[in-house]
Amino acid sequence: MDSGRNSFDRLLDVVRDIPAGRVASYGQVSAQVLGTTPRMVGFALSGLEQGTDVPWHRVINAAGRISLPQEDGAYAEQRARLEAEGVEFSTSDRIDFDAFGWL
DNA sequence: TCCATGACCGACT
DNA sequence: AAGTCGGCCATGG
Repeated sequence: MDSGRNSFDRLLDVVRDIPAGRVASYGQVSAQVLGTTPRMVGFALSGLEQGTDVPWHRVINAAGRISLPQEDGAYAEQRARLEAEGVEFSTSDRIDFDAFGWL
């Protein structure tokens, strides 16, 4: 039974399915799991611990921007990981979904 | 047990 | 073209 597998965990599974070099928005991820919302995705990722196997850095907001304050250290880490996978940022720090979007 | 908040999104003005 | 408002589920005090 999947009682141990909440929507919370299913969302993380979807994130795990995002291939390297691609990105998905919170909305795209939540759309893969019925009964979940973009807000839940953000809440799920915020609860992750360091060293998790979930590629949380491949999840960005619908505007194609990293959904974290630039002053936060996690922002730089997320951006560095994405660039390491070949994802490019525009001059306005935006990612083009048409080129790097997963779905 | 109830209330408030959260790494958001879409529609409307 | 940009800013505002409500809604969705799970967690913590």
